[in-house]
Amino acid sequence: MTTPEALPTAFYARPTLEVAAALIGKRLVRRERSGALTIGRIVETEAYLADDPACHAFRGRTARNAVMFGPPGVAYVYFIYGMYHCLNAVTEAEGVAGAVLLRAVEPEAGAALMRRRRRRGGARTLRDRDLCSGPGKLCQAFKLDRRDDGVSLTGRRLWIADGEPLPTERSPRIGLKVATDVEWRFFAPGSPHVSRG
DNA sequence: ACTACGATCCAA
DNA sequence: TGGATCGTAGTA
Repeated sequence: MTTPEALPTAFYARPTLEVAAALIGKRLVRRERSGALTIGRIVETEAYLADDPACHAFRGRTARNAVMFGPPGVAYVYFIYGMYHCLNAVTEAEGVAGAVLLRAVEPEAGAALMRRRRRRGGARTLRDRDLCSGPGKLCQAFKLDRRDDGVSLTGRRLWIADGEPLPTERSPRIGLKVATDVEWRFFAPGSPHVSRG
């Protein structure tokens, strides 16, 4: 089976809001050393900017957020709530903090494998649309954790490939207590795979 | 050293 | 709606 080709680094070396919108419809691809493949169509993203109080990099560089200040086209993966991980794509020029949180994808390949990983992660009842409909769920389904922090998104294990554009709408971001006024969440309206309609 | 909390998820 | 669960960051 031929696998879709990675988007170039230049795709990410742009304003974060542009990248967040452009990622809707693209494909997240994960290939294990074993050859196991999981692919999902991106249906929900959020932008996090350097001068944004909700952004991990807002108060400057730390050990956790260091990757956000590095070159674009790299995965920023962090641990949250003592149990989950979240995957971001680093944006902007090197030295400028910025990232796009991948909040939800629609499974396209490897759904059975995703289901096993999600069960291992604690999920009991699992509908198809619950496999990757949230940032923590997505990381379970794609087996992503802090080992993937700083890994290239144009590599041979993990990458984002092109995809047909999808109708896109925007809304305030989810789960925040600050900066709730800006609409920096992008999603494919009507998709059953988004974390919220 | 101590403390509070978070870009979440699940079951009730 | 509340509990799980712990690394991170801010404060002392």
